[in-house]
Amino acid sequence: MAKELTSRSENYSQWYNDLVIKADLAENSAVRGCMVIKPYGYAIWEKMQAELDRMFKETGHVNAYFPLFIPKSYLSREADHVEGFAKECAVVTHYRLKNSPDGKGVIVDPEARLEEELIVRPTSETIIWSTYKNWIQSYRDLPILCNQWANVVRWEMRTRLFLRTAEFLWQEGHTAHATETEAIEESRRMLDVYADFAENFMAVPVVKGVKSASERFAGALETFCIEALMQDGKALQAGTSHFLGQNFAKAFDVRFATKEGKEDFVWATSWGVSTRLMGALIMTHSDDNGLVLPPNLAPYQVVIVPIYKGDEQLAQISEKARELMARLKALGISVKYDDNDTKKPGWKFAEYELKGVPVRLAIGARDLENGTVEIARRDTLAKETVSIDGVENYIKKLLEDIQTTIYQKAADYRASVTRNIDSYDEFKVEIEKGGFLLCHWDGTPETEEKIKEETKATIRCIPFDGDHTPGLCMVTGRPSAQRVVFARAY
RNA sequence: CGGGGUGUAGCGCAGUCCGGUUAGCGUAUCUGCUUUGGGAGCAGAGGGUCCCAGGUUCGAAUCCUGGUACCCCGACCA
Repeated sequence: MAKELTSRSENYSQWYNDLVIKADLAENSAVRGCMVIKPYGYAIWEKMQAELDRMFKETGHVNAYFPLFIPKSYLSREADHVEGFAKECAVVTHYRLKNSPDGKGVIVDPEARLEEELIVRPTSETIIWSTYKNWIQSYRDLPILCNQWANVVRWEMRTRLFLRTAEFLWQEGHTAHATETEAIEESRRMLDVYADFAENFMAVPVVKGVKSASERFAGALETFCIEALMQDGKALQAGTSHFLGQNFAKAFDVRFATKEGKEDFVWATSWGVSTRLMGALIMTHSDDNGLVLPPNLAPYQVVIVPIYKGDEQLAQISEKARELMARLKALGISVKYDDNDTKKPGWKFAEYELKGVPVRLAIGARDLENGTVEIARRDTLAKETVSIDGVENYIKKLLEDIQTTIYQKAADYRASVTRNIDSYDEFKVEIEKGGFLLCHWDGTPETEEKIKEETKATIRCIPFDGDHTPGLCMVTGRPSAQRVVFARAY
């Protein structure tokens, strides 16, 4: 076995890491904490990008691009914001190198120190709001609904492929509005877009909600989020949408003339999802045989493997395969025909399972004779042999079925590990088992902190949906408006 | 920054304690033949500054000193 994976149940972290590398998604780079996204991994990311971009445009947004470097003084304009990011910033201090006096290599030219250091963006609120100041004078200039696809850098101490890397790819939407109501609506709308994408494209069920004050984005008034649950029972924040109030408008002095002829500060939102979604996708569906990709995001949905002896037979099979490919493509199904002669069929079967291709077709001599094709679905690994005539319609339905089946499987798992917990003693026992624990909380940061200290569990969100019955805090016994979602998180 | 560990072929490792043939195994690669419905078999081949520098010794992957890189656990992670 060339590419044996560790088992999921044995060591989940190692299984995840092995899988990312062996399925050719990504690898660690020579630069500490940075990641190389390999072509297959990038192809999945591109599918995600394409769908998200379409959804952003359908909700009235446009793309733009802002600078990688942020003057240090910009970052410090908003007090909470700089405090939140200061500890993980990469800083540019010089703009030139020169030959080393000892003749070995180059050194940073001490003469070339920048007057003001530049921060490599950890997020772009500050550079964008300094720009928006020039774009906005009147209510007629609003709203501004911009999105940017970019890379950002956060100098994390410890990193993990896709889940937390020093540099990552993402999109960040930054909008400016004339009223508070409109801005809140926008941030909620984009959260809905994220949830829609997660559930209908990634097949990852998510909980929508609002963050507690201590988990809130640095500089935001409210942070809305979608929280997913991984197969090892740990939570993963999959996307966030922030209502920024007038904080950044005030910090960058962005005022506008209202319809009523008065002057007011602009209301803002920002929202983002990153390559971390790749981690969510992998950790939600994959099994010990490798990736399981949802048909809606698979770089190719179907792979055809010929099984043959000799060139003549291959030619006959290839003809059948190409006919079938044309019919599949006509239905909008992406398909790869793997007639690579240097790998054996068994090797290809294992390889495409590792890579998560939703449907695999095999055509051999037997099928030529009987007019059939063998269909194997990745999610259940079930195989069946059916007539090749009209099989394209069957496959189209099968792909839809796989999409809903893997969503349902993930949703069932989540339901099985989500439970109400009412006593803190019970909580301490249950948190070790993983999953979402729905508990009453008195709403104070102190209680939240105590729970985090003692159990490593955090409030993932205060959910919008579900049970809103009031109760008593499991720790302090004080009143609680509704249950909140606790979990250990990535 | 604190604690622990590891640097030997593209990758994964053994050998180091107790110095001694030509440094070995798995896998990958290349060649040939046979194979092809679940990661093929056999035969052969190529591939090494044993992390770096210095020291001890007749002799160092192995012992000593210094350096360095990476990994894990913590601190950090809107």
